[in-house]
Amino acid sequence: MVEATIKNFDLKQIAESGQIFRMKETTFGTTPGYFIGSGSRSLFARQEDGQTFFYCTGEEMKEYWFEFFDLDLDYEFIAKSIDPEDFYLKHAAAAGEGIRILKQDLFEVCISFLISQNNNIPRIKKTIYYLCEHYGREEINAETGIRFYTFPTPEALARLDDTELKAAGLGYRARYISEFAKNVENERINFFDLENYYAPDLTHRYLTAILGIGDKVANCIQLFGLHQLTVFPIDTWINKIIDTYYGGRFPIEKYGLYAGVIQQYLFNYAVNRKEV
DNA sequence: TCCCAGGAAGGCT
DNA sequence: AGCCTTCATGGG
Repeated sequence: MVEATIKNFDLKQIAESGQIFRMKETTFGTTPGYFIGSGSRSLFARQEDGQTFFYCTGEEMKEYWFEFFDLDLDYEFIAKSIDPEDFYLKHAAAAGEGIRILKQDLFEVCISFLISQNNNIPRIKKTIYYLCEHYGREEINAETGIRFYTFPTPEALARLDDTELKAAGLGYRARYISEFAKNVENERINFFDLENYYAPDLTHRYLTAILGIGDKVANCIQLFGLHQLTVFPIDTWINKIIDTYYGGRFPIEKYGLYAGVIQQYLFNYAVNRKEV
């Protein structure tokens, strides 16, 4: 168990912010909290009276979850850098206080956002859990005994036949998932280079060359899987906001290093408050 | 029944 | 470089 006092960190906000699809409200015994699946890992966490409790060892916290939750970045500084005359964004950031940009498992993020295209969040979640339950491994979280399914490996997804892909409800995206998994398995898609060497612009070109990945999905992979906070994914919701409140163009240049964080505040505000 | 959802591919101009 | 249509699926 790791206990900490963390400012600008809210599990509920993160769970509902639309960037992660396998984080759900649940209980450990009678204790309410959130259970997260990330690749083959899992974690139960909860907050009470300003304290955060991570149900894992200090070792696991240091080697994975600390970075996963982006606990080293000062989000208050980012909020303060918002143009004081941009009232819409100020409201969005205030409403999204506690959101962090997670650094999730890269393969899971890629598959998840391939599924996300022309799709809605509840159905994306349903499809991803389906894949885990059918093609992941059943495991038991060490700290809590909670049963869960790991995210399928590239090999497992590469093996699916047409009938299985059809049953998963992937629709026309089935081919993208299948091709992607095969190309990760045979290392034509090189995750090591993506995670260690490429600057954002090269990463973007690399990703958009892959079947099924366009500008928006690439940006989401960069933001949520590679923690490149300079990117600004534009989906249907963000588009509506930009049209309605920013005259067709968002001043991304004002938020250079943290544009992705700003984008997440806007997205969260639109989706959860339906204020667009 | 039509419209929409964290879009992208392929074809056309 | 931009526009247009099509692509499965399920929920409102």
